[in-house]
Amino acid sequence: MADHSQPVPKYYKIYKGLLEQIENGKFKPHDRFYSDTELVEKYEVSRGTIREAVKLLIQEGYLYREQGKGTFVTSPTIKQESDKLMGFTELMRKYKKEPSAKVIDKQVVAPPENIINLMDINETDKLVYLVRVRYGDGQPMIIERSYFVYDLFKPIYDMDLQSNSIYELVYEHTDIRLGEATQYISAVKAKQPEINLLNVEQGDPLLLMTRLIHTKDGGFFQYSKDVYRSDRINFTTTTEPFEHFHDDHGLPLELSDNSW
Amino acid sequence: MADHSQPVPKYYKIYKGLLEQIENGKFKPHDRFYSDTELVEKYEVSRGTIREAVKLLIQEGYLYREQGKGTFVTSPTIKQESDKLMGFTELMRKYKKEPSAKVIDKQVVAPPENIINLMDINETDKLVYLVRVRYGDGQPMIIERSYFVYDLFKPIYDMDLQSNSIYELVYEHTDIRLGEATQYISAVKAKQPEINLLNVEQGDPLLLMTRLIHTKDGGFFQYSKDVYRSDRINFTTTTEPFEHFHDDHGLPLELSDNSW
DNA sequence: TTAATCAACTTGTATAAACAACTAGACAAT
DNA sequence: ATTGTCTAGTTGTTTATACAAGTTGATTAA
Repeated sequence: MADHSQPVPKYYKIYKGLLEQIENGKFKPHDRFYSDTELVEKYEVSRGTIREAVKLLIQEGYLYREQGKGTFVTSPTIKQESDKLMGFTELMRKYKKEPSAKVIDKQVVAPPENIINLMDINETDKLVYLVRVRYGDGQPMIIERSYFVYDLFKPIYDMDLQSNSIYELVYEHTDIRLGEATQYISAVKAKQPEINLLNVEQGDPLLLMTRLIHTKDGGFFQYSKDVYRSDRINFTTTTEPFEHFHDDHGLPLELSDNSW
Repeated sequence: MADHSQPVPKYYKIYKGLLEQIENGKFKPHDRFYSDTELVEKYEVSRGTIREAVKLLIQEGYLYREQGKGTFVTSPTIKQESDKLMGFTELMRKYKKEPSAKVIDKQVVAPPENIINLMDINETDKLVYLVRVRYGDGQPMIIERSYFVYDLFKPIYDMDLQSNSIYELVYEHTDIRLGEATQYISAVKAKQPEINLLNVEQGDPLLLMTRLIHTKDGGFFQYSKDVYRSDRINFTTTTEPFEHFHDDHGLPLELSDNSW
């Protein structure tokens, strides 16, 4: 892999510095934050750079601005991970549990019928079929049953998939960059092999998450069916139903029939 | 209410103009988009203004940039509704089923212990307890068990809650504007009263969605536990896992351990 | 042919300056 | 007491300029 290291821009350093202050609890919920001018003087940069840094904090839900009034700190209860489903390691870290994994099955296979359609590949293309159980502090949490596009998975096929995140390996050892993931969540009854692998009772309710993961250039990377112990892991999402970027520039305001 | 109309900024007009071109199918998936310079000349504004407009299109998933290369149009199949869970009416519309609802219970109650903590209200405050079953083409889909803050719900208390969306009613008949919703998804076994109301078998797996809905000013509006027939409704989300604003600035790269 | 270099493009970051829009408080006039 | 006005401070938008960093293709040198 090439160098890839870029100089860290100023606005990003400033963002990190301000973020640390916020996360250390320096501000109470609706406290006044620094004004642009104050930050310009403190960091000795131009206002544009300051606004770039503050914009990041706003996008991540730490701050909000009110014209004429100032910049303020959000209520800390509502924020963070505002749109993405939490990842496994992230989840484990949050609850201070040690993540690990165990490979149950790994082989190169021909694509099953349903996946040919889903992933828009040829019958002659090869896939990697990988089954892993993921643990938090030794307790089984998730069974991952995945199909990867062989050509993309090849470089890491023989690496240590027990202790490493697949995505970490992909990022470090290939040029592949992952893109969007489409996810479906439903509920299923536990049966074999989940009963043994997850150590649950027959018929216990489990969460089934079906995922289709793309590469950044729009191709396919992975199709996966993951079964979660719903007594140990829930999904969390936060959404902002009526608050798109520019609702108040005189446009129709699409929002009325939202009913979740 | 005062005038409140702001002059529409240039970058917003430009954004609208470009968006229209994209949505009209002027570009194929990975087509080259206009360069900053081209747009500067076309619209006769500064580059900063152009970048502001293009940034909006990027944030909404229509475009992506690659340093040194150019700006490109995203694949149209993956985008839109990228982050929010689909609402019931939206869902029904999508599958061309007729949405309806039936009120099972409606009363003014004192706040239960657990909700006092969750919603940060006083013991003396009143809540509205509302239970509804929601149908698609006459088939039961969801049981909604909700607590609303009485003061906010009051204006629509006696209205027709069978055929209308609560949120629609709130939007039309009050000044309340809703804000963020935090949602937890887990799986449960069907028991009474779900068996009767949703017409399922004992022990069938159901999706349980717990929601806490805020008003735009940060107060609380609703706490709700919704049970979904998982054979009829799944949740769908789309996320962009590795594409935070600034992933490649040499930092620890928070993304690595993403493992969904 | 192959490799290295260069030139012309692209996007990314940063500066300095100015004005518009809005808010809150002080003050004066009614 | 209420109203209006002014002022200082805030965020919002826009301009013009400059250079850094990365890509691409053409040209040149080996």
